[in-house]
Amino acid sequence: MADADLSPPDGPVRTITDLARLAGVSAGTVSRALAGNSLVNARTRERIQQLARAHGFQLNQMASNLRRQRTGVVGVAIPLGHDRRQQISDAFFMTLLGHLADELTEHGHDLMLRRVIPDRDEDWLARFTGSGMVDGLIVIGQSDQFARIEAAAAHYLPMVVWGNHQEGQRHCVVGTDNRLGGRLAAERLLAAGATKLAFFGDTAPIEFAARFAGASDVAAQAGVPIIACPTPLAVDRMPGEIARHLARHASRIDGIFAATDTLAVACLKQLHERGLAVPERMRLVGFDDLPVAGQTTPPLTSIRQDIAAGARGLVDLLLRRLAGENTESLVLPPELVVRATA
Amino acid sequence: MADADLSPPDGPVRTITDLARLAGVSAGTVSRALAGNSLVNARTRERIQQLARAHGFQLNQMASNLRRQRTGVVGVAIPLGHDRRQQISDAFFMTLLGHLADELTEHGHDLMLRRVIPDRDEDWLARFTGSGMVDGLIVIGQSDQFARIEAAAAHYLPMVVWGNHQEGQRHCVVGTDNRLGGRLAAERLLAAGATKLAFFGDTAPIEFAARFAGASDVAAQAGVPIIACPTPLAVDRMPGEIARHLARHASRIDGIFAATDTLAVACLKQLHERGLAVPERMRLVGFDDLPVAGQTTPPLTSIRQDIAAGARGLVDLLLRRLAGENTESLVLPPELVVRATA
DNA sequence: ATGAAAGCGCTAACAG
DNA sequence: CTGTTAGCGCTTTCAT
Repeated sequence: MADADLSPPDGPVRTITDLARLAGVSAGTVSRALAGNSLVNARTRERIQQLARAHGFQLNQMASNLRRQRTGVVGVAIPLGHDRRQQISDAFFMTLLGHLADELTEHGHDLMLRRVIPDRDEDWLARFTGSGMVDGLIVIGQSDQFARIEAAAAHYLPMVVWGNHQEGQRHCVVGTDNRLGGRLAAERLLAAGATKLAFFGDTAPIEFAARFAGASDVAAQAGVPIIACPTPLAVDRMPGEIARHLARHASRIDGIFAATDTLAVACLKQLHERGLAVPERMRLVGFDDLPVAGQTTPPLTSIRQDIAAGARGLVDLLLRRLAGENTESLVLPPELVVRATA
Repeated sequence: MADADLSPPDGPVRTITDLARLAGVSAGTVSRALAGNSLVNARTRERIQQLARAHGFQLNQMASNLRRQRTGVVGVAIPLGHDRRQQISDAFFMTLLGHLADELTEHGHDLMLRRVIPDRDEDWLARFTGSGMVDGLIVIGQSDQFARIEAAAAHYLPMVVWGNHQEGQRHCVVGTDNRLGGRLAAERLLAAGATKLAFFGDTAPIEFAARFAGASDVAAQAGVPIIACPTPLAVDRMPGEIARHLARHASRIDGIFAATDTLAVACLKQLHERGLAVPERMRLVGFDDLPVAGQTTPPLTSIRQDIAAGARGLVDLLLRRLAGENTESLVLPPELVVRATA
């Protein structure tokens, strides 16, 4: 009767119960053994883990998560506002995402990425936080969703947002001091000899608005004019818009503050084509200090955002919120990196 | 006795059962109503959906998934081989990821992103596919994991890989014909007057090896020398290595094929600094045709990979595999984009 | 058209 | 130290 199992076709071992039968113990014991629980006899634990490995057994996370009421997954939402397609392919956001993946992996969390189009889906936030699929949420970019995020923050603690900090806001945000960054940019342009400034970029997104505001502060203080040249981030439309602005305003400006390096690089090209020498005839400062900034000719002066530090901050704060702490926002200092364009 | 519910403090309605009690029906009915099941009376269905909306009710996906044995989530794994940190921040991979997110969202799937370090975790693949957390898997880049991926493909159907196609391989792959791309690059260099070639890039990754092989084919056929200059992709080490190679070989070459545009841009800068005119003294062709290619001075000639088409292909094939079909691989044609560097 | 009941695969008391 | 038991929140037969 007692037929020893020489382990011929045992059939696939998919569940913890299969494994239990094979090991001649109960499912509970297997669960404990696999979790490395010290309450289980060291030898049986080792035996079970051996068996699991031999059969390539993998715990069903779905079931485990449901039972334990936690998932080990952090949601990352990228809301796409007006500018749609652009944001996500923007080098800055992508780099931030890469660092986030690093950090979260490091802390044993998976990352569930979701692009959301707010005007098409009113409660993208509730859908994510209420799904039970994620323990917490990181939102990359406020886009035009400031109000909705504020509202969600009232009930939902484990959420951290990359973006701009507003006086008295409720949601926890990590981001660069954009206004200060704008100031640094304008100051540099003036120091490099500029006397008539222009800002290239969309001023609707709150981050860009702050950069423009900072530059305007400095310009006003110095009694220097600054004109806003609205420029989309979409790669295909960017060069045309820049060309148009330059055709109209080039004669009246000698210093450009570009809202992002991507824009600055495009400006550089247009300036070159129009024969406007940089920095002699036209000074140029970008924002972000992407890797490309060091590669252009001439190399681009830019305002550096420490993306890695930003990612670390986002994850650190989120983890603390997951632990119940009501954390403060984190504002990172921008840094002027002087190269050759201003 | 029959106290009507004027809905005072009903307490939070978190589960389908809460909702059922509120609606005065059974949980089963609520489940059907929320699923839009036509078997439920149209009026009660509407009433329940109303109630759900009013209370901001969200279905617990975890439980739903467990029961239905599907998740609506597609895993995306990025294996980091030797070059570690680099791959993920590489503009090409990031762009591909962005398009993937687009496509998957479009088809109603979420995306679970996981960076894996194969040498640190032997069964990263099994851990992902067996977790029950994802319905299928997209692997971005074969890195040095060709064998492991082949092995997994034997048991696991719903997996598609971005990378290079090998004769007779088992796993389903989507990627550019790198060898052909290499050929196009070399042919262009020769057509532009080059007579002594160099390849800049790491030849260990299988994709790059194929690019080099293609270029070598052409060089051999034309009786022209080509030397391999191993160059890491890491941003910090790249310029130094390029400078070293140029110092050693610049006099003996007049055409460079760079394995990626990122590398090509760095080359351009180094060439400029050494006073080597492009394309007069040195022709240069990149690979990928990233947005930056159009922005350099002079604009970069490059071999275009259609990233959006690649993402569409990956998702399309994966969906068909999820439906049980055993799909063929998809090889995309590269395209020479002539600008000014060759 | 709806309710009752069984269970997806796992974990965590609670007993022994 | 280990087995038994009761669910996590949902979906889906099977009855009615």
